[in-house]
Amino acid sequence: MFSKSCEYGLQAILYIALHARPDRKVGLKEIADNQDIPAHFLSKILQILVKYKLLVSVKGPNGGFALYRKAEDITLLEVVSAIDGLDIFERCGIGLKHCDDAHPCPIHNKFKFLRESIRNTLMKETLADLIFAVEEGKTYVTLKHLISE
Amino acid sequence: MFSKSCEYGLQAILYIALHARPDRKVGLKEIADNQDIPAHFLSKILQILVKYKLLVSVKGPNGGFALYRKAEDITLLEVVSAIDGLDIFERCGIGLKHCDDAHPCPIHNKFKFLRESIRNTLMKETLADLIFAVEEGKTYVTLKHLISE
DNA sequence: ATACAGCATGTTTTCAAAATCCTGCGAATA
DNA sequence: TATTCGCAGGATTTTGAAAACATGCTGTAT
Ligand code: FES
Ligand code: FES
Repeated sequence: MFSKSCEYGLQAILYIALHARPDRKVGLKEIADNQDIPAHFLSKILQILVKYKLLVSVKGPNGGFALYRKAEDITLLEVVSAIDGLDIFERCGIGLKHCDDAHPCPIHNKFKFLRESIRNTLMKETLADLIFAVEEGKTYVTLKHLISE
Repeated sequence: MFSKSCEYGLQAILYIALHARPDRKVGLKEIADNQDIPAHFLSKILQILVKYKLLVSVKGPNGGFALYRKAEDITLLEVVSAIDGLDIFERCGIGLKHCDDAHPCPIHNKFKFLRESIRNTLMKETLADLIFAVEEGKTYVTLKHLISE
C-alpha cells in the first residue's frame, strides 16, 4: 500500500508525537532503536518531513525532532503525500496510462471509490486522535516491550 | 496498490476473456502488442495463471491462451492472489511486524476495514461482469484505439 | 514423420527503492 | 572560542522487482 519509506515516516512521526515535550526533543537514534528502523535511512525520511513543515529539527546537544504544528493539526494524509506523493490516489488500478473518468477501465468506478475511502480516512485521522488511543494503552506504535515480556 | 506483474495479469486476463472464443485461442504476442506489455515478461505472468488453473494454454499453430473456467466463475481476487498473494490484505499499514487484533497499531481498525472493502470488491467482481461493460463500450481495457483516433 | 508455430523456462541486464557510508554544519556549553 | 553533540545531505552500495534475452520444448498441421 505505502512505500517502506512512508511506513517508517508514519511510525516515526507517531513516535515523536508521543514522546516529544516542549522541553524535550526526540533524538534520531532513539526513534531508530525503538522502531527498528535503519538510522541513516530514517534520517533522510525525517529530512523530508522537516522540509514539508511537519517536523522541526534542532541540532547540537539536546537536539532532535519535534512536531512543527500541534498534533491536532497534522493529518496522516499530509505525511503520506509528503513522502509518497498523491500518486496512489490517481493511478489506474490495472495500470493503464491514464486514469480518466471519460475513458474508464473496467474497474475504474469501484476502484475510484476505494481510493477515495482511503484518502478520506487518512485526511480525517490526526496524530492527536491516534496517540490518544496509544496513551490509553489501546493501541501500539512499537512492539518492543511486548516481545520482552 | 498492486504490483506491475499483477496489473499486467489483470489486463491480460481481461483481454483474453474479451477476445477468446471456443474455436479461437488468444496468442501471447497479440496480448502483448495490444496492451503494451513486454512479451517475455507477460509469458511468465500467464504461466502463473495457468498453474493456478485460471487459464489454459495450447501450444502449436493456432495455439494461445483461453480461460480455464467460464468468465462468470473467475473473480478478480483469484487473479490478484495468484500473482501478488494475499499479503496486502494482511500487512500492517504502518509496517509493524505483525498485524494483530490483540495488539493493534494506531490505524489498525480503520485500515483493516479498508483492506476488507478492497478484498470484498475484488471478490464480488467476476470477469463476466467486467467484460460486459467493455462490450457495451462503457469501459476500456486498452487505450490503443483511442490514441489513434 | 516432419516442420513449425507458439508456449515454457533459465539467465542476464536494467533500474529504482532501500540501505549504508561519509563529511559538513549549526547549536549548546564550558 | 574551542569542543562536542547531533542533524543535514551528498555519494555510494545493495537489493529485488521489472524487463530483456536466449534457448528449449511440445502439440498441431500437413
Ligand atoms: S482508469 Fe483504471 S482505475 Fe481509473
Ligand atoms: S496492526 Fe497495523 S494495520 Fe493491523
